[in-house]
Amino acid sequence: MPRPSQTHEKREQLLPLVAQAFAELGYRRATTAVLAQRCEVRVNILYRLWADKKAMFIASIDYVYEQAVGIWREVLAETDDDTGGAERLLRHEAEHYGESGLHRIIFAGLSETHEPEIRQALRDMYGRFHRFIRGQIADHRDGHETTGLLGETVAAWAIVGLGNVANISRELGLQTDRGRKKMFSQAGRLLLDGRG
Amino acid sequence: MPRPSQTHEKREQLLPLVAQAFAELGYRRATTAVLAQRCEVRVNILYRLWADKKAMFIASIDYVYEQAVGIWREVLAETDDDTGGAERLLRHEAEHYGESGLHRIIFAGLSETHEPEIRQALRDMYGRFHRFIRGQIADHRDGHETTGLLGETVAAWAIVGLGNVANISRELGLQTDRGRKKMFSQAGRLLLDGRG
DNA sequence: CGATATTGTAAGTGTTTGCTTACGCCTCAG
DNA sequence: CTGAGGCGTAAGCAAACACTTACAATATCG
Repeated sequence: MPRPSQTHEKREQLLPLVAQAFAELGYRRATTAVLAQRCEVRVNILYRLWADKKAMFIASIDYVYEQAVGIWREVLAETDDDTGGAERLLRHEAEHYGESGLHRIIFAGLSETHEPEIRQALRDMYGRFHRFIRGQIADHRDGHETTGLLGETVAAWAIVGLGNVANISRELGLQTDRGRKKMFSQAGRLLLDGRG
Repeated sequence: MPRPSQTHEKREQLLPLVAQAFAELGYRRATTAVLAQRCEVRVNILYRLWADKKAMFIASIDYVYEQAVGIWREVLAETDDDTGGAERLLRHEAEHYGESGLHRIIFAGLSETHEPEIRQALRDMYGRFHRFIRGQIADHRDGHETTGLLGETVAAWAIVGLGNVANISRELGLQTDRGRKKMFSQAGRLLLDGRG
């Protein structure tokens, strides 16, 4: 009998490194050679774990999203009677924005590939992302007066937009860290419950 | 004496086609071969007009931005006593969002290249973009009560964010046209003057 | 005309990149 | 032990790409 395959474990071991490379470099610049180098293996080993580069990227999309959501759930789990979960999330993003690499991978997938499968993966992930935020807004508003407020769906999209612009401005150095924090907290608050 | 060079005219003639190709396809997919084909010339003719592909892209960034601003100025120039300029702009974008290709070219430049010169061009352009919107917000609020409203800088970034998310959702088919229109008008209005 | 620079056409070059093949070593159940 | 499969290493292929070179045709203006 042959030795048992460790494909699954190896995949789990290398995926964080692969995802990190895609988030940092984008799709094209993360060449298979670079991916392999970062994983400290040879290219063809990656090809034994995934069918092609496209599959590596799709796995990375899911991985990065799950990582981000994991952190958000931790923030939500912190017991804090003063501030609600949604507010804590906003504050957390204002401080740690961009660290997950989520938006970088979205941008890369959107503009560097036109592969139907990648677009579908992005669509799915973005849908979950939006649903998560909308759920937080709903929880936040639960029991409060909501007349005159933005609909939850609209508010969730607008908050995702804040994240996008924060990402771009960070990458280009358009805002100071202070400015970006201010934008997140003030505009986020306004969208969340109508208070400037 | 030789015949006079028509380089300048030719550049102006081909730039719209080149920019259109970059906006549609992104940076890499708009290969020099494709660009030439769309211009109905041979590749090396493009290289007589611009030093390299990078220069073609930078010229396209400026061109697309100028085109977009030109349209916005037309919208602003329409005499309409009922609604202010900023409101008309928001409504216009809600209807015609994405047609200019501005955001597509920004995304392409951001995630497909790491060239310092391209990033600088994007930085400059984004700065002008933000300044333009901030100016419109200032005009809109001029003479009105502004206590309790978002600062102009923050509001302008948040509105740019609306544009970003509208672009992504359009590209992935995440929102209906109706939903996107609603998002633009409602969230835009809220950011503009605090009214839901 | 005629000298001269511009324009159009065509073929090619060197590099990068995704992906494959070939092959020998190692591991572990029977 | 043994041998069937997993594993690591290395070399290389075909395609795509940005960019170049060579050259003939053409238009301008003294």
